[in-house]
Amino acid sequence: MLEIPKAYEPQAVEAKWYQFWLDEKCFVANEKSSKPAYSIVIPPPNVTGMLHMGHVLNNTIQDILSRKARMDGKEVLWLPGTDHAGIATQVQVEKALKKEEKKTKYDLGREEFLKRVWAWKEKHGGIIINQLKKLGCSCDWTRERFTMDAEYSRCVQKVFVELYKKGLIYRGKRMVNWCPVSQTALSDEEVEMKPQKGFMYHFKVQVAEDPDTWLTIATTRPETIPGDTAVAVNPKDPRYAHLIGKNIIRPLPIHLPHAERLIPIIGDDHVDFEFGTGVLKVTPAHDKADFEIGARHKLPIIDIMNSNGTMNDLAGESLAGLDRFEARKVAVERLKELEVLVEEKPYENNVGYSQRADVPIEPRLSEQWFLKYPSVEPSKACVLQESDLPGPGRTGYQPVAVGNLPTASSATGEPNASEPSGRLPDGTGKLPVPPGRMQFHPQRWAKTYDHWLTNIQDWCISRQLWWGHRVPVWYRGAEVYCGVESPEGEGWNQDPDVLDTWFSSWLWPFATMGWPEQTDTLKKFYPTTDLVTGPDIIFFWVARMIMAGYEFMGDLPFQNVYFTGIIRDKQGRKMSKTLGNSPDPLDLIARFGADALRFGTMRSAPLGQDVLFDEKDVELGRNFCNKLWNACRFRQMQGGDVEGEINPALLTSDDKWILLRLDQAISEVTTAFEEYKFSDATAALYRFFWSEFCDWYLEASKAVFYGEDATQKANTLAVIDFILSHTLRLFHPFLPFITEELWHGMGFNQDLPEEQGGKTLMFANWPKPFDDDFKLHYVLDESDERFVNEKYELVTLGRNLRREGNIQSSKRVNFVFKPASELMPLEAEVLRILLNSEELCIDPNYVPKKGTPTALSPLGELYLPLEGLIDVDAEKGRLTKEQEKIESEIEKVQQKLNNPNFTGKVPPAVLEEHKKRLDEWVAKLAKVKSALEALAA
RNA sequence: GGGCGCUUAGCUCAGUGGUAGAGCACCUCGUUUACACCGAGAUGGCCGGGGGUUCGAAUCCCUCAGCGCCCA
Repeated sequence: MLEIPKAYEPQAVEAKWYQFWLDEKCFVANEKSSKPAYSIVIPPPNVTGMLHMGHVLNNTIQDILSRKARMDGKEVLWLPGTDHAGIATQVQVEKALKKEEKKTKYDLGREEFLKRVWAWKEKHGGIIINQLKKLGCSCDWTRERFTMDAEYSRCVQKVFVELYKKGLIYRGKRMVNWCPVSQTALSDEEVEMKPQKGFMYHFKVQVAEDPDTWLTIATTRPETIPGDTAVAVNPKDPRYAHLIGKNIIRPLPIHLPHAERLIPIIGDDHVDFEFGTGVLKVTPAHDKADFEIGARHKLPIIDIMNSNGTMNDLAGESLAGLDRFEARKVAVERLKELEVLVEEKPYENNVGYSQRADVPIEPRLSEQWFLKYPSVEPSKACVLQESDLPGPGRTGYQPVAVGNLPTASSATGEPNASEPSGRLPDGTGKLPVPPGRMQFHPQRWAKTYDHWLTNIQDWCISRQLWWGHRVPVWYRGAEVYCGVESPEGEGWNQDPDVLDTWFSSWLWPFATMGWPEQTDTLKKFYPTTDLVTGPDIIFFWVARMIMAGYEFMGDLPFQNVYFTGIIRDKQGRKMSKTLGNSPDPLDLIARFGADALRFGTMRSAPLGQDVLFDEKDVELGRNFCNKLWNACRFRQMQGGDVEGEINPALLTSDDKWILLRLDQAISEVTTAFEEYKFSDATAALYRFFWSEFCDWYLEASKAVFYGEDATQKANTLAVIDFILSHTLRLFHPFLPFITEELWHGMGFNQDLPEEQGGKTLMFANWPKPFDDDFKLHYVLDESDERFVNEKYELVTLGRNLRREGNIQSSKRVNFVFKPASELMPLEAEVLRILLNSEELCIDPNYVPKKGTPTALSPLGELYLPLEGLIDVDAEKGRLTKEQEKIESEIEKVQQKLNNPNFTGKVPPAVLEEHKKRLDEWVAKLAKVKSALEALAA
């Protein structure tokens, strides 16, 4: 670090170190390692996707966990990859095809079209991977997987065949969610309910057997009237019960023979008296509930729609060929012409939308493949619920107290022989998740998960797409063959459908590790340790992975699931392309640096809360990096080599104070990691480094550096080097690039073993809180901490005097200090420098002139003599204000202490604390009073 | 309709029974030899409303209101 630029410039530094880590194979996991395993599988982004802020949040957390685990001495596998995103990718390629060649996929044919998709994947598939590298992600790229890789595809087929043979996969004609745009079935999870403004239409129908009786029916979908095959009423409904068994004349289509328009009035308990008019039109082909009613009453089914959402001939000539929404308008017109439309009122209801195409789905009867979920019970039981967790009066598993855990033997790379790898106390102090159980963070998602599993429905796994894993089933006449290999013999036709993308990604944690072979990787790294994902895919992915884990591996796929929040803009809106409120992370990295983006994001992302993203957060991250940079620059400018040895005899009170603050920061950050509270960790580090180390300690250290004592200087340098080398470690998971640069630049790597920080900070040991021996050796105790706190408080009071006296901070002044007890010369110099006082006169017998601004502290009294500028009234006002505040505090404490209920019931420690507080305030009051008296004299 | 979460300084949020906190913004002062991507200081809060438990409540309980998400 010969020439240090004044401001940190991240671009070149980041590129350099990422390449270094790759060249040195730092991210590559060794499945044969004897170190305890730590593993994460990436939630695979869409292969054709682009990095967005959600990815940044998610992957930064994974990288932080991975890097921390490496520093804890674990063998880390962060396994990356992408998924083939069936619909999304197919739609993208179709669009491009249309735009560039004015062709549809049918023009090309299935085989040729798939060639185009693969070509598209080759062209665009690497983009997001490169973007993750820019972010600093320490994935093992040698193990990158894609859900359409040949080996992965075999896993998918194998799983299908197994489940088919178990009878869990079946084919059936069912009511499914049909997307008329994508022209495929969707699973229930892919349907999003949205409130929709429309109309409730009331129309009347005539009872055929009783022409004077008309029934009024309420519907939001009059275009489906031609598909009605009954009207239903509740048999307990006195208004209509007597009509059950008669028929009504269906008004549409108009031009049908009378006989074909008659449909029965049926009684069904499920009809709600209250809803609409209490008369329900039943359209078994186009409504899930109606389909069930139809099934109960063996009603005919009239499908009046085409797969693309237009009406077919059965809808009648006035509707045929029209789009379903156009048909709705026309149907209303017809009803008006027939003079049967009674009412048309605005109405809002929830309509299911296709998550992909953002159009209302159409309930549609079609032949699809379904999966009856396997291993539901163990999957339910394995996730820790609130009631399983330790807490007052709880009887669940008892955690091992943090202090009782084995000390960090594994941090030195020593495997903990008595425990299965990565499962139990691992030296980080993390509360162990009991074997065979899994914990969600935040906990509350466990309930959502449980609720979904309790009400689980079969999964529609077939999709009418071309891009994806083809259903491994062949037909020949009435014969059906299901197998991984195509069947022998002639005349077989494979099922044209492909499988839901999630049917491949639910195998991700083990299919990426070489399953079904029992590979070393699988043995070493399965089950994985942590999964980091969004709660929006808890059903799509997390729950299904757990079931697949049990079914195919006989064990859960991960021990902890961390659910991130959702990234929103600063107004709280979801980020979306249409709103244009989604910043491009690559642009942010270019402008502020990847470290800045990571730090800013983590700082504003508390566990379990959505993140309101503001570019200011990234700016703050950049400023922080700059601060770190400049603190190191300050150290360099004091000269000298890296100082290893700290001499306890030469430690100043400030040295001891900052060491204790570091100890505190290490504890806080380590605890925050255990609780997955990354924003707490960044807050603690920010406070420690900026407010404590830079603002106080470094400024105080200038008293030493401006002095002449070379031995003392060397010792202070040693303390700074100790603090910085620890700080860089603590920051490394959050700020991998700048910390690595400074680690080498400062020479902290020099005396370390190659594999423990010598080569790269990535493998340096994670700092541990100081033990008693350490504290004893350096004589670190409360007395110095308290003294320094009082010293700094005195400085703040002194700076206050300057402000209140309207003295510009550049103007030289001379403070006078009247110490309560003897003060060492160095302490006086520290006071002088922190007060920015030209000279500091230490005088135990000082008698201030009347009206001299005074700051009162347990350490003594500080005066700011202002020749000729004394404003007695101003000083009086200031002291009076202070007196009032002190008196109100005294009253508050005294009130408590005078209450026998308080003194009688409160714990002794609290009582002591209150008494002490009272004493302190009383002492202060006395000083203020005497100062006021001196003023009056 | 059911479930979950949120409501604390102008903004974004910490704070699980014992003296209300941080960052940002705003205001004042300042280019002092690490940093203006900076430093020093100041202002700012009946902790959503009401009730209860307690010696003591932002914190626990009940209730009401508003906002958000998920599921029907």
